[in-house]
Amino acid sequence: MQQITIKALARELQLSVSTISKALRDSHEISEATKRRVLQLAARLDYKPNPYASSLRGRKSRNIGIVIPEVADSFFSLAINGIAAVAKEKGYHSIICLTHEDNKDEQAILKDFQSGRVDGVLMSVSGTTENGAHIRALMDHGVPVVLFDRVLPDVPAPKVVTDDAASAGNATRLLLKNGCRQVAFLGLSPRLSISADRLSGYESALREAGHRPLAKNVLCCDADAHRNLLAIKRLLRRKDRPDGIVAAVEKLAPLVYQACNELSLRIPQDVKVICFSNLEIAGMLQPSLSTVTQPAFEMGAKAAGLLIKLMAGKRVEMEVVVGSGIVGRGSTGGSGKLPNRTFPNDTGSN
Amino acid sequence: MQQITIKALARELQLSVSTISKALRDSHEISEATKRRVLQLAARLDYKPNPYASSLRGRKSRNIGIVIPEVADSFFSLAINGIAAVAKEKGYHSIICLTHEDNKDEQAILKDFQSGRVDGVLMSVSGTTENGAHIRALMDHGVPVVLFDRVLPDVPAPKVVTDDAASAGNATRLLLKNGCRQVAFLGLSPRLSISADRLSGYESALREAGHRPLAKNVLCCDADAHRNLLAIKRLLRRKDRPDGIVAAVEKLAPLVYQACNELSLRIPQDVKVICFSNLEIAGMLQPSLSTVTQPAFEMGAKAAGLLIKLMAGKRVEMEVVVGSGIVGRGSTGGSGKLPNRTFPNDTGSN
DNA sequence: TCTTTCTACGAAACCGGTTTCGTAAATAAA
DNA sequence: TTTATTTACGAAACCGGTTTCGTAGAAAGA
Repeated sequence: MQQITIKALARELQLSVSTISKALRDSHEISEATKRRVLQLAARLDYKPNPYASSLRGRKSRNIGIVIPEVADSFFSLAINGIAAVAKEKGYHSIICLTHEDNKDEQAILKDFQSGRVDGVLMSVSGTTENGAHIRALMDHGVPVVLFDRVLPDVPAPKVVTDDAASAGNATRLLLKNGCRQVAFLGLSPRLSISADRLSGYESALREAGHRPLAKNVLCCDADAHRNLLAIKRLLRRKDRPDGIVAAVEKLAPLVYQACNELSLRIPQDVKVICFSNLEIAGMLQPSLSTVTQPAFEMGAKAAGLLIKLMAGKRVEMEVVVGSGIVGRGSTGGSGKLPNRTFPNDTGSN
Repeated sequence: MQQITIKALARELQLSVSTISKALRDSHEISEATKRRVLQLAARLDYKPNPYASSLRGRKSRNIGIVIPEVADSFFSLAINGIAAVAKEKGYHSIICLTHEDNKDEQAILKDFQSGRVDGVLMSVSGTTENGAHIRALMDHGVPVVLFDRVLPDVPAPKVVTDDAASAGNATRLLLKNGCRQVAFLGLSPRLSISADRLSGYESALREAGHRPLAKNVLCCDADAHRNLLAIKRLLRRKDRPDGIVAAVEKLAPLVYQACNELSLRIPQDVKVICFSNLEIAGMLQPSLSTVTQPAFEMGAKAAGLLIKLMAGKRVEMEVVVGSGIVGRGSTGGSGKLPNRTFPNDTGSN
């Protein structure tokens, strides 16, 4: 239990704690001979400096907070890897906090972060978050924040997003091209940028094709899978039911499949489906799922890079847009089995 | 940037820092009137105590470390939720660290944890870990550890596991029952308990049915998906190729599907497949995937509960076994479309 | 030789809480 | 009324590092 402290090293070597500290930090004030002795003993005793003591004195934690709705989502798990890779390289630890799509949890986490626990925060807001007051409050306390993917318009923080509107438009156009007459849109809270932007891309594509966007074809889902399933089934039981679905978040795809299954609707014959998703196994679903695939790892890495600059006091671009790609597979019908991949339309500014 | 410290509160209220601290911690030494004043001001200024200062003085961090191979795995993401739920309730923060199945990363993380960063560790070891020396080293430094799912025999820490051998045996028997003549087993490193135990369950089931377990039908995979895919294809290209596959970890399922697809082998007609997995969308794969499903959330919660007891200095049971269930679906052929679910054979000792 | 400049180290303050201990004033017991 | 006890608070030590500042002795310059 008794940790090996710097004091123990000092006693052992008959040196002062300040000398040990300086030696460990390779200060020029310490002779090479002494440094060697200190380093050797530290290695032998497997000494690890207490991070809390360092944080306290240095007034920085070398921790970054990652605040996301959940981890069981391939976009977020890939983004985490991107973030962690950059953070680790720069000597930062990542603290992952999950909101479970609950704004109350999100607020509590950001409140906690006012304590100085982290030097900066990367976040993707929850589906129940109405505005960015809690994020601004954190920023007012001097904690830099970078938003990625799910951003909010009223937060003056740098943002890393994909070309949501364009991608949703492309997805919608693919469905229309493949014969859909009535395309529905499944999103989350319209307060979320990804919902709003993807919705507007969907609407533009409809208008462009001479269709009128209809409110009844737009469904706002939430974190309750069961309720979402019921809503989707209600949508698909309508007499004038949609024959195409653009789903804006990954977790909705299985629900659409399940709903179709339970209602004996065939994909893609009766309903064509495309979903924003990074699922590796999209191609092995029944039928294989067409997706809008985001560069999740790169977005995480980019966001982490921005945050690190920000924490160093540098100025950074306020919006980075990276392109997503569409992978057409079985669920959108069309040209057959081969995936017709469109390349990311890279409108990025990095 | 300037955090609100306890000193600021003291100055504002013309009290000493010790009085503020005691008031905030509801000490009996402080009058109700003073407590009220302090609490009010703290609330008004949105004061949050610096966790590092508290940790330093109290010599405990109220953090628990979660060390797992990856997060893009439904077992682990569910387990995290179970852990976090319990931890949060007990006032602990969770620090998630990913090893990416790399023993070097795992060692580095545990080394870091010797610093006092966490009060206890929950872990599921990486696929490249050969032994538990690094875990024992951490424990020798007084940090309690609880292993879950992927455990090692040579670590004297409490373990939370499923009935791996029994479940793998059941999975194998299901394949045999459905007509397989030659069942292969895909695992990770045989050093891992889950690989070894599941393998032995598979072998027992084979012997029980009068088959001889063959080394050529056992494949040890690793973290390299491409290499794994090649190995699986090699297995399935053999003249006497297996007609059944038991896959011991979730990430192998898509690879088996892909290999069959590329080799034009039909599931379940040519090859029947069952996999240890918690994937929600297993039922929507092409064909739907039969699974051995573990109670991931409960395992995480149970492990966290044990760790918390351990950190409180209590003694706990050294091994908790919880049952897994088999969900038979399309990939194992057999009785048709309806999933034939076996209930978890609960041999748990909790 | 005497002064100046390094070199190499130690003492002590500091980060922001927590806790022990001491104490003045108020209250209770003798 | 005197003594004992309780109440309510402040001073200071402490956690384990980091950093500033001071200085003895050696080396270099005058």
